Amino acid sequence: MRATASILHLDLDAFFAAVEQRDKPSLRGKPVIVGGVGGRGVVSTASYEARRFGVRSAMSMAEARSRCPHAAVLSGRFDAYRAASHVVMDRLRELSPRVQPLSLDEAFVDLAAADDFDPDSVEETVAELRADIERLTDGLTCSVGVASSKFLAKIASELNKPDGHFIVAPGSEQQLLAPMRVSAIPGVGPATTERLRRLGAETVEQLRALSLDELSGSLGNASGRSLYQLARGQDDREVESHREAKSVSVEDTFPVDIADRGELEAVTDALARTVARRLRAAGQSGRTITLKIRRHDFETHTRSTTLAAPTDHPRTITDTAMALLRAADVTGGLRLLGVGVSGLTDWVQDDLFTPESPVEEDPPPPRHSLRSRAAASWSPGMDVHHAEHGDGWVWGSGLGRVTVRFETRETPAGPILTFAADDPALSLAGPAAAGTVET
DNA sequence: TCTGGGGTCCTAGGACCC
DNA sequence: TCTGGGGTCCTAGGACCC
Repeated sequence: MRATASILHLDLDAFFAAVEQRDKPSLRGKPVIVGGVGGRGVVSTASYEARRFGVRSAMSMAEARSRCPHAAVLSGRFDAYRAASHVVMDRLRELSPRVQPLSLDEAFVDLAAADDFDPDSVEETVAELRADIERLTDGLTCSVGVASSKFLAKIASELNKPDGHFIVAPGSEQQLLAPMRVSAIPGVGPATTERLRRLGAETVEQLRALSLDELSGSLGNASGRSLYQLARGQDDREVESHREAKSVSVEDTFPVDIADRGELEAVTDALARTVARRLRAAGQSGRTITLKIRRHDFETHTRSTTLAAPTDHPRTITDTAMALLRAADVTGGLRLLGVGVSGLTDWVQDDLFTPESPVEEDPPPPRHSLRSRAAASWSPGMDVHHAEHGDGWVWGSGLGRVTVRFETRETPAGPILTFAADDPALSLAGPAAAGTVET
């Protein structure tokens, strides 16, 4: 904990939904839900209009739709989110070289790491930052907290959300925290909240009455100690601008459970190749291969094996994952399969040392051209272009047809037209059109 | 209303070594 | 023949976050 409020936390408001409303004029001011649109989808982000109906992140889409039947439900455009995030992170790096992104929409900044940091001008710095972000991103708003530690900065950014900020005056931390519910502390979820309730602590003030031993006994050493300190506003964690990834994984929940081993093997193979591709793209390799399965009844298991040396070879990862799958019980069918690699190093095994398994050309990856599968891949929210009508987005599709709303960020709300799903005049637009979409 | 996908960190038990 | 303690690595699962 520092003597000055010099750690900043920024959170973009309802980020994915806000980008959609920015780019789709007819959705501004309306409930928008971004997430999985299939039968087993969940909500990723809900606009504030949708939140008023009780729609929340991580809620099943079925429930979200029933709570807010008139919401626009979109599957998400991650290229657009990445682009907006990039603009924001770049602006944060103008504040200080020490920026730690936590996700596309969240970051810490160590203001004191800047040469010209002036603790007396934090208020102006934050006001300029928020105005700049809104301008640079064409209208996205954010919430900002500044405090003497990461923990308090994050708490503070919640206090005037959305589109607000809160600066915690040094010395006022304890008073600020005391009345808060324990669940306001990042890392305290439902399970911990329940354990603390049994110990008699529902607020931070009550949490402070518990001894270190009581907390460690109930929550384990690490969590107990951490919570004991956070309750007292103590947090020495640094803003880390260079964090190395520790694992890479891919998983897929199927529209319907799969019981057939042949099908499961095909999925495992595809997942393993995707992981290998990502690993290689990141210039990394790993020693531990993990297969994740989720049964029809949601029971979830992982099985892993650790190799003698790190690998990024598709063959090795596939073979290992496949062996794990063969040893797994799949009776009753699986709803999810996943493949992950951990124990990463940026050291990549030199091919000279493995002459017995020469690097094959990457087998044709399971990527599919969106155009060639157009009829199956028009998902709600996608950017499209029509030769005659111009730019728009997919409003809905099915039964061999696709409905498009013709409007963009710069136009007023536009008309809706329906086409055959394989209409040659219709094509993908935006960054996604250049490549393939991760499935 | 029926539970995504990508991660991180922690714990506990067993194997193994000294 | 019985019994040590410490350290490291591996595996599996759980809680949590966005």
